[in-house]
Amino acid sequence: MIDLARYSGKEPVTIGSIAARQNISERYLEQIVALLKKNGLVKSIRGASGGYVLSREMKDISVGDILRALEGSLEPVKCAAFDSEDGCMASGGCVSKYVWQRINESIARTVDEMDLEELVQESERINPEGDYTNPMCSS
Amino acid sequence: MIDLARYSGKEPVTIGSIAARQNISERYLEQIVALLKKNGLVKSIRGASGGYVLSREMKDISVGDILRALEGSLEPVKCAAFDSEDGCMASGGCVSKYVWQRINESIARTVDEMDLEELVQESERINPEGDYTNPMCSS
DNA sequence: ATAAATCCGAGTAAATTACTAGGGATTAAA
DNA sequence: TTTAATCCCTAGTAATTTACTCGGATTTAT
Repeated sequence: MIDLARYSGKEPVTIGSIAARQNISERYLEQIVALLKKNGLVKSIRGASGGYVLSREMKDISVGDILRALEGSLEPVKCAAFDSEDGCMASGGCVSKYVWQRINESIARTVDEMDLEELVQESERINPEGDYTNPMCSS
Repeated sequence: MIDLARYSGKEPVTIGSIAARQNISERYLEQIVALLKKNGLVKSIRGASGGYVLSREMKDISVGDILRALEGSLEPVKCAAFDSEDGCMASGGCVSKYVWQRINESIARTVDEMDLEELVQESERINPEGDYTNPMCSS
């Protein structure tokens, strides 16, 4: 999404060019972008000289939107003690649910208050070229 | 830990009794309790009529303490783009690190401000018996 | 027409998780 | 001295998830 935001200024960006810059296989990237599209974060233009563009402005796409599109629900656990055969196996009552709900809420709050614009700015600061580098975790 | 807190009033609690109440195998519970002990959350009393007790008061044991003891570091990702052979594979700079750090911080804050006393109260409210039940996620 | 693209669905190798299980050694109350 | 308990360390395993690979169908600018 950062690559797309940085490179889809006038022309749509192709899977091939992102793959080359980011050192990811085209085939895999295809699947990732499909999820982003299905969730309305990018628009596609088919046929020759087609590609992808963001479907909204950078600042209107939250990190939460992106993560939920790619990872599904962000809840690390849906129902902690659930077994498909026996139903809820809760022992201490659903206390684990109580814990997980709080964790989920705090993750959601965090990722929803970060937006793509912020990531692009951070990326431009750290890596002005925007392509694949191997800085050995310098930052 | 909730079971231990609720039952280790006067006598130490044995693996066997927790296992029975919570419907967990003794062998597996042994491994879990070993981690809790290694991390200083419980004390053991060896020999016949021995068992385990909390090593601190309930309110001085945070959920974060427990989760870190059992799960290791709570960071869902250590270094997002790290490959043992090639080192850091970061493309957009370490922007993912920037995101993960914020998520990690918010998880840590959440679990560190919940304590065992709170969980015990919640558990007593939901499940006064404190043993294994199957309420089909009523709560 | 052809080439450059997106689209779609199946398959797979490696890692992780949540356990089970073995085979004891040590400690201490009764 | 018996017995009930913790300790300890290892190994295995079935199910799930994850991060990918692959073959081929469809669309469209030139």
